[in-house]
Amino acid sequence: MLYTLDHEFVQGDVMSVRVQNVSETEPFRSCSHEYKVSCDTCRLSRICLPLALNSADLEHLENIIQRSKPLQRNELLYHEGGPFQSIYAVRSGAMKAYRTTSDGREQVTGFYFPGEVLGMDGISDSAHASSARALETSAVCAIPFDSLEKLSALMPGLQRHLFQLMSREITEDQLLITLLSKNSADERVATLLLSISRRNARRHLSASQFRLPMSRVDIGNYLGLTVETISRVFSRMQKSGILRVDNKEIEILDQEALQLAANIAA
Amino acid sequence: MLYTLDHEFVQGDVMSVRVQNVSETEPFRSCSHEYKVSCDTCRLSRICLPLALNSADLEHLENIIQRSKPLQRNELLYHEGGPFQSIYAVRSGAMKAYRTTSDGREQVTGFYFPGEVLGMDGISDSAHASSARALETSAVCAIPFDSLEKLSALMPGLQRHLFQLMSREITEDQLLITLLSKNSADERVATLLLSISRRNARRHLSASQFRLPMSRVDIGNYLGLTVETISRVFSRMQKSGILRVDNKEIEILDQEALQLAANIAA
DNA sequence: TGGCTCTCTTGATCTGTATCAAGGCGCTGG
DNA sequence: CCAGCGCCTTGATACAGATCAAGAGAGCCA
Repeated sequence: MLYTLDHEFVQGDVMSVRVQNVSETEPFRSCSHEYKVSCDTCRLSRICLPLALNSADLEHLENIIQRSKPLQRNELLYHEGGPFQSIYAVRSGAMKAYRTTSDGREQVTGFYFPGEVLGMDGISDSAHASSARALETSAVCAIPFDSLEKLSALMPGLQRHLFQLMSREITEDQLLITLLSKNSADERVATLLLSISRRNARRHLSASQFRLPMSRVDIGNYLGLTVETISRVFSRMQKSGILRVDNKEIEILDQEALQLAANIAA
Repeated sequence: MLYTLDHEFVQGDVMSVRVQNVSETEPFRSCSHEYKVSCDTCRLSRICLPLALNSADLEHLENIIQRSKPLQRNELLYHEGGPFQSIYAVRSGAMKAYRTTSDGREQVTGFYFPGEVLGMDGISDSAHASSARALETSAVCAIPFDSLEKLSALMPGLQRHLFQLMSREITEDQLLITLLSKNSADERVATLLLSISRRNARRHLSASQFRLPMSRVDIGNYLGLTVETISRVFSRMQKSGILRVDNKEIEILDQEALQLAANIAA
């Protein structure tokens, strides 16, 4: 295994050779004070906001993006009702978004991994409709929305990309709605694991072996189930040879069986 | 009661005096062929897309909007996987959006009333991620998205409004997620009724008495419950004096109790 | 190194909603 | 006017997952 300061679980896959000069890890070398963002050298640029931009446009975007000191585990990025100023791209680590119900319980509405963008639910009321918290030490890029708005009026590609990003968020929420409404506990858990697996693969990490950044409570909360149920499903899937589960460490032993367990659903 | 061609259930509330010259009803006077849209005279303009526009900008918007012949009950507006070209504003009637799961079941993801916009989930893939169907005879305005995109690059107010519209859709999906994940059958039904009531009020219709445009099956499907459960909840609420239910005709007798029944939740 | 706390697991029991089954109501078309 | 078909209601029963309860690990700090 390569030496790395990256706190993420790094599998021995082919892409690990790149880890050494990857900007995803930078916040932990230099620190604390803000400095210029370089989307250009960020290995996430191919899946993140800059996706559709040429290098001239990219520079404009970089100029408005702010990167600040990493968030510690459990640290709040923004909170429900707080003033909306920016949307955020995850650089490293993992975030959860959640809203608090009137009776004080929490509903996790999404998990966000490096390259993914969160905070767009704050646009409509100029106030965040949910809260976001770091699941582990994480770095994020803040993108001030008013600048982004002005910029996207000038850059058709960026405007389109933003519309698509929001549209994708809607689509994904609808998938979760369907999952909650129609599927069994096993199907829900299987679907989440496959989603994480797919998102890992997109970042050139192992699709079959990873560390869950969130607790069982968070998973249950997200999937509309109790902790106990999550635990039982994991045990059952371990017993049937689909998974190897060691606390937060997950190995998918039988991808096909997992797909089968999920795909009565999505 | 005033004479009206409007097929909607028109209550004897104060605003009914306006019904006579309301464009919401027009599709049923003239017909079939497309003609120029006038957002200007549409009584929905204050809650619909034109919301934030000055009259010069409004004219540009009107020029790209298409209105075609009304949809009959059960007629499809667009379908999952079909090419995405436009988003749609409901002028009259009511629509449902739904997606079909891999095992062929349906998940209703939203109901749309006059003044509300649907179809935005198609932007990300240039293909609709859901289908939309008329719940009753309905008229819609089609807004070609490529024109809308170009226009909104030129009109900051329009761009912002679109972002807000999509953001609101995200927020509402999140509310549904929470509802499905955390609330009992009674809470879900109460919440839906209150939502419909509020949306009626916004259109200056009665908040306490209305006709449900959708079947019990659709309601159950939307709320993640079976028809039988919906029926039982209605019966229970009728027995306890919260509602008067006569098939699709609903009267909210005790607003406060209904709120109480719902608001353990949202 | 021990003790504390937080998270996870497993078992026993309970319950809300699904499922199965039957019948009623109301519209539609002959 | 009646027959037939959707849609809705109501009752009986079954079951998935919640709840309650008790431990077992794992991480953290003194």
